[in-house]
Amino acid sequence: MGTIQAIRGTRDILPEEVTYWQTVEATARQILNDAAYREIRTPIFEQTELFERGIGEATDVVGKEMYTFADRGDRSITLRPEGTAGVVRSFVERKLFGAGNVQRLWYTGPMFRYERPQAGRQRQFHQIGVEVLGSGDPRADVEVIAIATDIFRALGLQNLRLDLNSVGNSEDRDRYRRVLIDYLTPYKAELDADSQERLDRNPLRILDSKDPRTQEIVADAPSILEYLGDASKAHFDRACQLLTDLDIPYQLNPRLVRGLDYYTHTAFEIISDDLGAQATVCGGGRYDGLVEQLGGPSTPAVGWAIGLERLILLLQQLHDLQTPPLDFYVVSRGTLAESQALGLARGLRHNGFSVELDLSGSAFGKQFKRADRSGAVACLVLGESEAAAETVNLKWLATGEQETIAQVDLRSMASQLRHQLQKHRSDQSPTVKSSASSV
RNA sequence: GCGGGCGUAGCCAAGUGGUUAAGGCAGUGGAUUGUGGUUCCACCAUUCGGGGGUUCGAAUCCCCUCGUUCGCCCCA
Repeated sequence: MGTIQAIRGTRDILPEEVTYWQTVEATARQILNDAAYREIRTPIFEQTELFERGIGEATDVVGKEMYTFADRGDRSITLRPEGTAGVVRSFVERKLFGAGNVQRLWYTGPMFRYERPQAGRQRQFHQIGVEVLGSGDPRADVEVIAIATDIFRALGLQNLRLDLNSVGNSEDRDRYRRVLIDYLTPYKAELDADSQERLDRNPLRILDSKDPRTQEIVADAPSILEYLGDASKAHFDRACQLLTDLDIPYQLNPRLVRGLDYYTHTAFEIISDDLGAQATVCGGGRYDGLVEQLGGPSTPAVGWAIGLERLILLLQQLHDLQTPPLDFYVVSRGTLAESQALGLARGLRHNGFSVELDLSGSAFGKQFKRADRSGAVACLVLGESEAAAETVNLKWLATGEQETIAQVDLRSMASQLRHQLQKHRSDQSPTVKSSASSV
């Protein structure tokens, strides 16, 4: 094939779909603003070492999924596979930690992981995420979860569930790890191959294996929640209580393990059953050690990321969003009329109307056909006789009524036109869908 | 990285070895030389993702390759 195509695992978001993205972005921005989160924009590539140290050398993301290359100065560069490491790097480098200050940040943008594409998974994908840095209070965990659920609710998504777990601190995990190895070792021969490999290296991961026999074995395994230290347990219990107080339903999932090393204490996922195998739309948790790990002061933190492609997949199942309706379609014929039409369209736009100008130069019949399909409420007609008389014909497309207006009067009629448009729009057939903002 | 399905026009598609590659939607032109949504007519793939092979003959069979899709691993 001679034509150049988009790189595997990437795709174009075409105008029709962009409406969904804009809806999501506007909704999230509003909710985050109202909660005093401020946007941060960090580079989409960083030193490879940032991710190696931040996410963990042993993770799959670092081990086999990073887009890493040497730049012309022979520095090792990596396209960010997630957002938290860059935000924390910025927090440390730019010293955003004031004494006792809590930073509430959010970000959005593309992320890159070299994986085999499948439903809800691409090599370039987009996330929107939040990070609260500087608070170890369980209220921060719950605030962040509440914001995520508010975003989903504002978008009208309902069939979602919140899975919650605590992975404790490193002592808790070490203790539990030993218990788990003791429990699993007698079953070793029965575990799936991957899980056998992981028994020594990363036994917690075995908990969420999809292998049926492994699942049976794991079902009776001791729960990490029973091996949390007093402080970890108090933190988690408080977080659960606060969620209950806010009427945010959740289910404890002691087998929920997250794949990035930095997580501590609260871990959660928001999951949809309408997405196929890649069902997590939002994942996050606490990461109390990461800031220090990356050279900053010891700073507790909690955050999440929403996968926008997955979210939009769900939205598309729910709503039929269409581009905002057009006010006027301008039809013209003849040199003088065409130049007047260009100016008229511009003048109307300056008055706040949306106006599409027909550029085809084809016969009026064809231009009207296009006017019809454009979804415009009204049509402005400028032929040679109108041009000579400096008038314009205003035609209401639903009824076919036409009136002649002097071009000079068009501007002063703006508020009158607005009312008429409103009226005709409500008369129009119900094929005109609500605009994005009404979701 | 591993395993299965698929790949005919902008979109949905019929065709499963015999040659002009159905049909529908969209698009373009016309009936209607300045007035749309209906209708009617015409046009719209030297070619079946790409390359190679088998054959007198390939969209149809074989190989390679690219893409896509569903799953595994893992994650958003």
